Amino acid sequence: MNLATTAQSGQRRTRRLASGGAIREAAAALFLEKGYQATSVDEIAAAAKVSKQTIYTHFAGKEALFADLVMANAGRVEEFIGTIGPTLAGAGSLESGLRQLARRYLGFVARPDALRLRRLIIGEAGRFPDLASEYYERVPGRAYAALAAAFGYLQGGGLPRMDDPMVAAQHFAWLTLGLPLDRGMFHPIDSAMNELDLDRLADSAVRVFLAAYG
Amino acid sequence: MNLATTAQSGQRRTRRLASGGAIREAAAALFLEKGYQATSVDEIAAAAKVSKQTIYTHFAGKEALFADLVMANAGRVEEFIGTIGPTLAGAGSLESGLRQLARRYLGFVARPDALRLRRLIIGEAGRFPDLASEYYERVPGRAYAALAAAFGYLQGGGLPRMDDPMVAAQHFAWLTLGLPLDRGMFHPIDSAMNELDLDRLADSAVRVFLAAYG
Amino acid sequence: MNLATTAQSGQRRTRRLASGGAIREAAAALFLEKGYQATSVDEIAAAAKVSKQTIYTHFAGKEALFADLVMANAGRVEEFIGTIGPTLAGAGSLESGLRQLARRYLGFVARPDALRLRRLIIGEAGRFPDLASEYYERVPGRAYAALAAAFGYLQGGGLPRMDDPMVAAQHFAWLTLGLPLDRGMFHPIDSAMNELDLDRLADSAVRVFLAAYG
Amino acid sequence: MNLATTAQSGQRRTRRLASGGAIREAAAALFLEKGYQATSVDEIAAAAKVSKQTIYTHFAGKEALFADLVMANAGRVEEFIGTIGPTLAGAGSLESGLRQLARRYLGFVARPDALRLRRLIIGEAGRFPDLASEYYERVPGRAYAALAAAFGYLQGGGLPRMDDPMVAAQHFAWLTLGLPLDRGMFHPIDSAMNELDLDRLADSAVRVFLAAYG
DNA sequence: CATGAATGAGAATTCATTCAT
DNA sequence: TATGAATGAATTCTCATTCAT
Repeated sequence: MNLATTAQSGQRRTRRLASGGAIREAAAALFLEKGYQATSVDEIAAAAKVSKQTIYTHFAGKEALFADLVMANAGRVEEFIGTIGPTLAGAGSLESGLRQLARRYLGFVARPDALRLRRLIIGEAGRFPDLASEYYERVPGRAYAALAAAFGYLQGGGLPRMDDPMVAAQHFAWLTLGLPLDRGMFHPIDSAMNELDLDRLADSAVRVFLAAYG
Repeated sequence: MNLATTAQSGQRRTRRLASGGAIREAAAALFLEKGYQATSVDEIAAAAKVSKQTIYTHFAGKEALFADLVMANAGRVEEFIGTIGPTLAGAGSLESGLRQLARRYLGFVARPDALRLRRLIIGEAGRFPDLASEYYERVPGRAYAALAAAFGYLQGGGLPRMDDPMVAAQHFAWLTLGLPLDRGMFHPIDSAMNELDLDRLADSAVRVFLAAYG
Repeated sequence: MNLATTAQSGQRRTRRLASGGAIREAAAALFLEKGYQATSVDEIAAAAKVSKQTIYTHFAGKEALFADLVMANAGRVEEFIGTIGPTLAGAGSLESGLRQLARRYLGFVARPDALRLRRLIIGEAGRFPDLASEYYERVPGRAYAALAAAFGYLQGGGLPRMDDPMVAAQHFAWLTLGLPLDRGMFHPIDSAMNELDLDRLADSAVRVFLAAYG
Repeated sequence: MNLATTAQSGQRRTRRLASGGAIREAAAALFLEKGYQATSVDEIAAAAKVSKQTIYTHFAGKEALFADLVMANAGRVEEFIGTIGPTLAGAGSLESGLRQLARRYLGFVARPDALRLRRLIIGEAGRFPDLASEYYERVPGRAYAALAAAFGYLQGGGLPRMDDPMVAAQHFAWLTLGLPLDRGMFHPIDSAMNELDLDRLADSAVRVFLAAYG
């Protein structure tokens, strides 16, 4: 919370400057590639082609740089959330809508960079507990809530009444994401993930979901 | 793979020595509490009440100490796997058997130490990719396989024929574990987990699973 | 000498500007509070509410700022020197005149800010040897000389002939100031000084001085 | 055991034991020469011919090194205190005893290294207030107390009854030390001090002291 | 005249590891 | 086997100062 706030104000203050962006990009790339602790401020400065001190004029420190990366990426969940309604509304059938939705969800969550970021945050959750839980609320938490809202909306129009749409949303999420997320956390090399057939995962998740809830 | 092998042989070599055990315990406690990088060999030596060099006599280095912790804990999955068959066989009904099974699964996976270890391995997966994937195969992978075997066995005796028992096992696993595992990764402070009602999680997971597969 | 000259010309050049004064005040307050090395130009800029570069427009650098503080305070010795003659002349007796003088001397030298400045100059004497010796000549040196002149003047009118009025002046000075100056140098927290009873110090110094010289 | 081995082990052993002392000596020399802040740990390591980390195994840090220097030198005041009684007792007359005492006092306090240490402590009193006041109590404070005790002892045997021997001791101290201490604080280059004739200072201090108290 | 951005050198401290005993 | 001493490289971060605007 603290760090997140710090990072955001720093972000706003300097967003216009080229070097601020270069630092952010360099830091993001290195953190995602090598991890937080294994990345030194010197490396970030070298990659961003600025001096070390310039980093410290733009950001409060290495921690703020990390918080900045996390919070900047947290915003991207909107890209997925925004498509939930249209995807379901625009599909020919409930089943096909859910399938598309599951596929998009997988596409958002199982992206190599998203998995790397997830590993990064989990790995540093001990050091940045507030940042980690804020990220949880902002990203997976918001996605569950948006799904639950959509499911609530669909009741009567295809989906039966649900006691707790949030539970249904989480079941949908985990039927869909469980395997790639689980594997992804333990397989830092992307090729290991590419072997997964995301379409089949989406299909079987929707089949089970509809069999239970449909 | 490499590290795991190294660690195991080191373990065997010195298993009988008291100081080896003290080092192992101290390292495990510190790694789980503070993380791998944040724990120094000095701290481990101090906690184990041995000199630093003694650590290097027993273990190849800090990495070996970490691999030792991971692999030692990997073995504990057998405790859960071994109860799958008896739990299902000894229950009055399929539903009650699955419910007990889900509860045990949750109890094994959502233990504070298990969550900590999981965060630890995920966070260091970039540094120890082989160790992380070996852990994945040995722990979650073996659990899925054991569940799939049990489900295959049950076909005809309660469960219908399944195209792919492994997929069913994973669905069962993720319906059950999804939420606490997801939350647990981002909430390093245990109290955040204690609020979850594991019994209700097990119940609703089994309800969905049986509605879909039963 | 060098620095002092630099500072003075810089002072004259910008005396009319408001920001120059704000910078000077901020620097003085911070130097006296935290010391020379522990005060950063950034802090001075922040306290003066100007940009760092503005400081460099007004002053040659941090050293000049320090020299400016020292030399500006050196001038304040005139406040004391100017009262020596009137104090002695206006008193009812030699003894009461010397007592008032001693009291004023203490009041001037044992002021918290004067002690702080003294510590500051002594602490940086290795870095600014010329500044320190110039300060010595301008402040304690001038005070001794003015006292010696006054004592010479008094010969025959209460004080007997003295071989060396300068030695008498220094004896008077150190009988009076010795203890608070010595303690003050080693006790940066003012409260430690407040316990001293300056009136009693003045009384006993004058008693000894007159017993020896009167 | 042959001679070569013995020599080698002896050499190593002394080298190891010496490192603590070498660090201490190097730090003392550099602190006294350049000041606390201007001396880097790197320089100390280089001067002591040890690695930087070795310093940190022997001392908690730069501050501890400074405190060590101060406290080690504080002990040297005993050399002076121990001679007070013998000096006064062994002299032919009170006047000659006090003159020798004043000369010794000056010799102890106005030593170049003692003046440097004094400047050092005063300059860092803001950063190390406790160290500075402890030094004050242990060194000047103990000297005053010892002088007061000696003066109290002399009452009736040359010195008349004194209301407060401590005040007399401080007067004696400051009549003697005032000038060189004052000048010494502002003149870091020793040559400036050498011009002072310590014998004449002692003589005139004792003359005034005896005229007032004798 | 004033500013925000940028710099390069250098600060103290910690690290995993090895050596001689 | 176990140890205390020692190491060299790397860490984050701060500093006084200057430049382009």
